[in-house]
Amino acid sequence: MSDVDHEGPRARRDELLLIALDVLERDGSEFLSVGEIARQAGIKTPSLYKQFDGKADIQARLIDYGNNLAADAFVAALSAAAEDISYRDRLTIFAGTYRAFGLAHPQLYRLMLDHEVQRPRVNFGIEKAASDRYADIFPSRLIARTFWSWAHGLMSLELANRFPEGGPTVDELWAELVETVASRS
Amino acid sequence: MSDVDHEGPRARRDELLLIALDVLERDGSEFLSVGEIARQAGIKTPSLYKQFDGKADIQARLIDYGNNLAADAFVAALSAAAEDISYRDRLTIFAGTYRAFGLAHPQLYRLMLDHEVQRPRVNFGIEKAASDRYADIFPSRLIARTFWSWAHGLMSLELANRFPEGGPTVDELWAELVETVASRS
DNA sequence: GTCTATATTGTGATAGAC
DNA sequence: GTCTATCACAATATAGAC
Repeated sequence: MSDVDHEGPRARRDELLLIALDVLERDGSEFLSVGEIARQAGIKTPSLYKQFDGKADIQARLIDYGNNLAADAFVAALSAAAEDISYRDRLTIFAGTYRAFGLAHPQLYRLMLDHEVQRPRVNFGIEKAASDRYADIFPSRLIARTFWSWAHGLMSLELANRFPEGGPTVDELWAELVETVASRS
Repeated sequence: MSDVDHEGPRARRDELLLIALDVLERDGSEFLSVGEIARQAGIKTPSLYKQFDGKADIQARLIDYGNNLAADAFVAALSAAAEDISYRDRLTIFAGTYRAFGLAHPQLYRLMLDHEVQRPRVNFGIEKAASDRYADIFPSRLIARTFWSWAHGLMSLELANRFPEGGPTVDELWAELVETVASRS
């Protein structure tokens, strides 16, 4: 599903994309450059232009990859659970998966969500999982988007180290999200 | 309070800072450059280095300015209201002020909130208003941070145009935030 | 407070040989 | 798929004159 790790004519491009992801996570999207990706791959800069259309193309493919990765994680986590778990437990799993993804790939998460989107556009990845697939988990779009907004706020503030010492832990803040949404009529 | 528009030895620096803010809002933080600020100010790049320590200094002062601006907006909005308004009305005012600030200065808002923070550090501006000044508005830090996380999530998703057509409007999502927090025990 | 001049480094990108 | 060579340009920053 992630379009990477498949054999085929795109094998080299996928390798390079994973190297680009390493660079992104190490340096941050601000310092992601074609030259640094090439350096890390052990090749020269111009060689990358045979596999990608340029920097914007690399960024777009990283975002696509991240969206696929997140979507896979949601599917895997939910299908690993028992069929008859409660709504609250589903939300707990969903929230935990969301947070785990962000913590595992902080720079990719930022790249995916900070990037402004032009509509109309196909919904994808996190947005799709949290918004369009509301029928699977959430009773309404209002609740789906409420959940997503809140989760995204928690995630980005946590990644930016914005919660001061003292007061509730970040765990408690995520639990509050699940509790509140679960107990909403 | 905003440390700008005061007479004194910093007048020129404040002028240049406001020009930098224009450039930020026009081009986005990704393309904020010392050269472009100078160009817009009608001076040469090196002249800026007499007023600022470099690009990082300019960014830091923009963030400070934005925090002051937001804090002023919260104070003004709340003190303009009657003393005896309800908790819910206070939350409505607070949320409206938060959103209005983000919509009025989208790039500044992003610069202020996306930037990772190293602790320990003095709390300031939005963080202070939404977190440390909880005693003024919020009954607990848990609720203050809940409000802030949720508001920030709504704000950044709205600024990134992340809510697809169909489903609840953004107005309704903000109203849901106020309602939920107001009716929490 | 502004200028000219300069240094240094980096960027994204293309052409064409192997 | 990788290379060398090259381009065009922009970036941050400093020194020192006016």
